[in-house]
Amino acid sequence: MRAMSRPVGLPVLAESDLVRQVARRLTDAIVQGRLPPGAKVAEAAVARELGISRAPVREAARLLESQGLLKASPRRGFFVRELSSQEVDELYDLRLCVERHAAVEAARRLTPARRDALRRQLDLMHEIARRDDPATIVEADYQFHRLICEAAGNGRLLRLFDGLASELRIVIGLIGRLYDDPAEIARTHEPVLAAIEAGHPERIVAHVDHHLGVARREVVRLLESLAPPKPSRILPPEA
Amino acid sequence: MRAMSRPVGLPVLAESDLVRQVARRLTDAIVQGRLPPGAKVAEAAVARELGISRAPVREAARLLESQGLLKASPRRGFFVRELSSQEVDELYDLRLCVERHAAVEAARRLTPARRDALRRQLDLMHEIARRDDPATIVEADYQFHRLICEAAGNGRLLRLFDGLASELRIVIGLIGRLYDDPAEIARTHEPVLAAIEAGHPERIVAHVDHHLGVARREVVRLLESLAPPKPSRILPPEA
DNA sequence: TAGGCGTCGATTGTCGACACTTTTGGCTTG
DNA sequence: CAAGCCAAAAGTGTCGACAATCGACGCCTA
Repeated sequence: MRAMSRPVGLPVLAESDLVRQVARRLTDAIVQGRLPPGAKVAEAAVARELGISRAPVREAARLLESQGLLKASPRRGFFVRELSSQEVDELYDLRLCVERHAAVEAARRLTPARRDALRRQLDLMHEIARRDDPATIVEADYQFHRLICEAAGNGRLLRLFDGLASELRIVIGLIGRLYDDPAEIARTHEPVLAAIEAGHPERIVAHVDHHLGVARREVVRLLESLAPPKPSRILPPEA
Repeated sequence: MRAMSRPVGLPVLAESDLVRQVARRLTDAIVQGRLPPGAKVAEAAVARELGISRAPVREAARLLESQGLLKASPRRGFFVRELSSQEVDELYDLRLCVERHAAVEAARRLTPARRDALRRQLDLMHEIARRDDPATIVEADYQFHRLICEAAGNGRLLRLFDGLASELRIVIGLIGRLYDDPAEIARTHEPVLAAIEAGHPERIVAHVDHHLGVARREVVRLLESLAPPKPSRILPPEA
């Protein structure tokens, strides 16, 4: 144990894996939109808030940096990555590439258990849509896509998907509500699952392409309608 | 400037970007095989050798960790990632997925300049093969594939390719000489370039698949013929 | 009043120190 | 002679400190 200042009443992280815990907290804060794009992540502030020293915070920031969530600006500190609509477009391009592959592989190796898991997740999405819960539909959507990647049976691919999804969640969190209609979101996943169950590679690719293409256009459109008037923030919110 | 112990006659890195410089050196050492898979990367030793303190070394190690080059084992330190033949297979699977996409996109946006660059790189490979220079053929091979990804015009895809290539180079460096015949390597790239120039998506995918499929089988085979006799180093890093 | 310069505070980059864990090596014991 | 145990050594995880640098603010000058 260590003798620390302990400002008062903050969680105080458990020993010996501080770096990973800090990384997780920062990641959460970013994907939940509490740390918006462009926000400065001041080491000292984070360290103080968590009741630890700056060293683990810096190391965690490095992790997040190479995951693309933070950007290091020498001598100025770390900032939450700002994604231009072009970069988001590129990310969707990669997602398309990865998920096509994942879906085809998932179909090839589809087990009853996997198929049921996908079915259940999709039913859950319909349920959420009925309850009109725009906050959780994003998470459920993510989980569905993740299940497909899991079913592809390539651990490295899953990690890659997680990385891409994290980056995209920077902007998703910013947008808040996704697209317009939760029910619509759930519906558009049906053909994808159907194609995977049917197992025709061409149909799978076609449906994944269509589904992600729609999402991509929506997100990019929303993003552009949200951001462009400000060509440059004078000071990125958060001093 | 700072007053340091300065053990003696080592390069002494320039200020203020130590982390990135250390990361680069470690990366080089790993892909060049000087730090073989499983090797321990002792912070203190690295720091001493470079004439700096442990903090930047740790941060650099974190970077490399999330790039998949190092693996952190709590309380035991960082180790060069050991790739099982299955993991290598998964990596090739992803490469296939990414490079297919890259090649098709590259063909769509092919400019004369890009095409010439690819042509020149391939000629260079033939030249290297003639001189029978097995050390540089690997680098040239890598550059050719990288040029294709560059031509795809997606910066994020290029970063991803670099990441995958880095990880694979852990084992490539281990194998030393790649496959058998440099001339053969150069030759097998010809149909890929031809397909990209022709611009038929199906043919592109077919040739990329074939080319990478061959490489993948070769590497996995070599790796398995190299590694399996040793079921475990005394301590298989992983507690 | 607008623009440039110097100063001050805040923050980063790096270091050395210290406590605790893991590993190593030797010594005892069956 | 092998196995097990204890002590010393090495190495990691984290901290607090300090110098260098950056940004903001206010003052001086035109």
